[in-house]
Amino acid sequence: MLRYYEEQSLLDPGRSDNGYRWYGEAAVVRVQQIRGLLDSGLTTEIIRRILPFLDGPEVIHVAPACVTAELEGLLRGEVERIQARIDCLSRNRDALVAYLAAVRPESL
Amino acid sequence: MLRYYEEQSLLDPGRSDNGYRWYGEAAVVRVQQIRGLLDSGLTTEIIRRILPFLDGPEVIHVAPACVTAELEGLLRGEVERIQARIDCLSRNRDALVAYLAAVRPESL
DNA sequence: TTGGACCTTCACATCAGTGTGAAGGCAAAT
DNA sequence: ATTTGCCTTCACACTGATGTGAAGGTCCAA
Repeated sequence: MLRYYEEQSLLDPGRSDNGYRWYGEAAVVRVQQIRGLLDSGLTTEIIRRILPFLDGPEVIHVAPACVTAELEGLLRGEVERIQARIDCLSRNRDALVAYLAAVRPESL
Repeated sequence: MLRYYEEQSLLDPGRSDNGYRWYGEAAVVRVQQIRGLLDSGLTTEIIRRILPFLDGPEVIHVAPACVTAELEGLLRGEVERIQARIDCLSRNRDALVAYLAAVRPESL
């Protein structure tokens, strides 16, 4: 799995002299993030594209100057798709908890 | 795709005399729901299991009496997994919009 | 009544993400 | 020095969701 993420340019663990990969603490966090997004329906291709922008505005990995209008559009489009997923999941979660509450009112 | 959903017991379109499938208006809504959930990382197996409980508490498809503790546990577990996805997606959406706002403050 | 446009089933192919196992290198312990 | 264990690469297999295409049935319109 880690090799696959690396092949997909989602990860870039350093190498020791002997050729062994080196995963730092940041890689662990990154892998958790990747797995969460994959499990939420994003593809590695999309993740690769938005990954440089996912660490919050305080840590800007890509110079604002080189953010083309096209890239910005891609980003906004992806935000929309993510929002659509959130809406879908929220709706269905609500239905589920409502059902549970209706069927077993005592256990809140 | 529709045949696959049917094979997975997510859909049960009626048949005309000639054997043709019949998709009503409800099927359209159901397919949208299924596609949304699939796109959000649920599997057909999970969807099949929770589908009878997804239509809100006002339309109860399964008698409360036959909701075993085990089933209830499954449902609650699935709610948790869905919530985890929502959290993950929300986090990353926030990071994305924060980045966009930081890089292009004029376009709100 | 013969096309054409749809439907059926069935069998495969595809793609993404993941797992597995062989063949061999490196390193620390026995 | 040899064993043990983890690492490397490479190749292959698997699963889930989807697409495709053949072989044939049904219906409607020219």
